[in-house]
Amino acid sequence: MAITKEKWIIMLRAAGLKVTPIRIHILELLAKDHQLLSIEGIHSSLKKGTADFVTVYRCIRKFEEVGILTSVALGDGLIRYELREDTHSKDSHHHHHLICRICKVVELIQECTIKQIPPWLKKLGYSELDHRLDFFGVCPKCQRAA
Amino acid sequence: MAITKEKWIIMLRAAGLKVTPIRIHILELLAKDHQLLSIEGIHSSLKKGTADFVTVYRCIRKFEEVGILTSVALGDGLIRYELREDTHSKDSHHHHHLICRICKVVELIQECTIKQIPPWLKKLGYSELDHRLDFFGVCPKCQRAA
DNA sequence: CTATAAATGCAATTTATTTGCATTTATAGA
DNA sequence: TCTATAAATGCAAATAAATTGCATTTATAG
Repeated sequence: MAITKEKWIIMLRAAGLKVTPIRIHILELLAKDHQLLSIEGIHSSLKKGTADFVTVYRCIRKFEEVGILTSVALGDGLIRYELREDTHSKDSHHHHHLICRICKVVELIQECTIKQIPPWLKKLGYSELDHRLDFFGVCPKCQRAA
Repeated sequence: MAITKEKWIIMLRAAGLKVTPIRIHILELLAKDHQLLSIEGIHSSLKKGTADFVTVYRCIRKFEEVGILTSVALGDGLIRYELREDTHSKDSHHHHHLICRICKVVELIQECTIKQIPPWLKKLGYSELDHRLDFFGVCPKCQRAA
């Protein structure tokens, strides 16, 4: 645990942000099983009274600004957040998702089919390239329920 | 124009929805350049007074429910919508995006590197499979501005 | 043409997000 | 270790976003 905590501290410092208990908690929460969480989900998962709703909003906004987090929409009107893992570096936990359109369950997919930046993409002159690949479908459980 | 309008009518009917002028307008709007639009963007792009805000909300929700639309988060807290194109059928306008993290400009990418459903994905038993692949980066313009 | 279920607009409500400000906390430098 | 200061936090209040109820209109099956 302490070893990963160290990681968050380095990450926050690198982003020019102060290291606070709340921020560490939020990052630990998101790192756990690479969860996708909404603001509401983050707030309620923190131990009761740990952080004000406003503070969660502000932390998330800041994290997203500096690129620690990315956001996803799963089609229920909520924005969810997850830790951003560098897609084109070897030692990251970069992964994809398989998401059930009905129940929103998320399965992690470790295999990445896009190992390198495609040449046609390089030509466009964008920097700090990254990608996100998600599969959507209806999970076996929801198929049976239908 | 009439020829594409026909397409929306078929699409709405297939989804069990009534065909109304507002719905056609919204679909035409989203089809134009395969735009990504927020609720606010959709409402303001419709000719003034064409539709109430509430109606836009209700249409979008319905469209998403029946799978006509999908939603995307670009990291500014807004949810944007686009027409859903079947990824694994030949005659769709399926495409990917290259999105600037700073200014949110969206470039369409016609090439799809994921031509078929990967075998390991098939094994998981999900139906109605689909995928979404987006690249993120900083566009040349924003690089110069930085 | 008519009946009916769905869609729409408007007003009002509820929920989500942001802002202002006083207080606390992290951290760079003495 | 202590201190100054800039950032982070909590609370109250304000603003904005999304939903609901209901009366009215509209699309469509028969």
